[in-house]
Amino acid sequence: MAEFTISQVARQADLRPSALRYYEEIGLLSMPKRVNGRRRYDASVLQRLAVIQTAQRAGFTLDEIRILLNEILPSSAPQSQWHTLVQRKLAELNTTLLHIEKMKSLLEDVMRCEDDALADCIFVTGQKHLA
Amino acid sequence: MAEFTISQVARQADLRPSALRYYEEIGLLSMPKRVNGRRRYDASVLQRLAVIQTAQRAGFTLDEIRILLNEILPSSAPQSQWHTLVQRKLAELNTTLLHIEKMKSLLEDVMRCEDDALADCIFVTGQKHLA
DNA sequence: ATAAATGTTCAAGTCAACTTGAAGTCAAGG
DNA sequence: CCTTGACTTCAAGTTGACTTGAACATTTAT
Repeated sequence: MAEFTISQVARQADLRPSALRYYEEIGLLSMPKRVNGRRRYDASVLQRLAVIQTAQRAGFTLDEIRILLNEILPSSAPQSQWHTLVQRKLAELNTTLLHIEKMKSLLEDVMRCEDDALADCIFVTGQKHLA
Repeated sequence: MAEFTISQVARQADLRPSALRYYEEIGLLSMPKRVNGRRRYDASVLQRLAVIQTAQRAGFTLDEIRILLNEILPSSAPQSQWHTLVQRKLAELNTTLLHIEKMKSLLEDVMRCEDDALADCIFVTGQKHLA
């Protein structure tokens, strides 16, 4: 039912129109229909953009997202193909999680340092996180 | 005691020599001493590089890392300055954690889809993760 | 002693993910 | 009618994080 112009979609997804054109250009969004040469989107694009943004913030490149969305949904590959791909990305996400946790505890420890003994405290904290 | 050439450090940190020169150029590493014009590092640089890499994998830019390392260690700022900075980054890390968890559960759900009902399953999964 | 390996600087190139600018189209409002 | 504003394409520019290449010096292995 509801259809949107490029700037309406951009506003709802918190992107610039140029980003949407770019996504289309690299095959991340399919070409929407045109009305007088102008792009006209239907609501489903917002869902796709939401997935794209979550994936992106989780550290996926647009290329990876494109492959996942285009490989999985049309299921062109023979089952195991995308299965392997997703497994690999899950493993990467877990590695990233570890790095983030490590960095978090490092920063949390640094926060506990008193201002006067800062240099020493930092040093100890650094050592601790290397071990 | 132990001193290393640029390529020895690079190898131990799993970086290229050019990356070390670049880090020096942007002020992320301080200039090491030179022997016959060649950089000679001592072991402490490995610790610093380890922190840099963890931070980087946790989503920090080199600029942010430089500020943290140069703002905190010499403690040039008046206490609260870096305190605020670190707090802000901790908040960002938590946000990123949420995105990663979200993406993980999305991918895990997709993995559970049967190959035959794939399209339907993806659709349902997508809906679920939007709500 | 000479050739290969490693080092140096400096400028320019690369890739991702967009943005910006130029030049043009088109419907709507004053 | 004609200007404003939102749209179009296409090419070129931007930022981050490096890498690569040229031109040259020094060090190490044969």
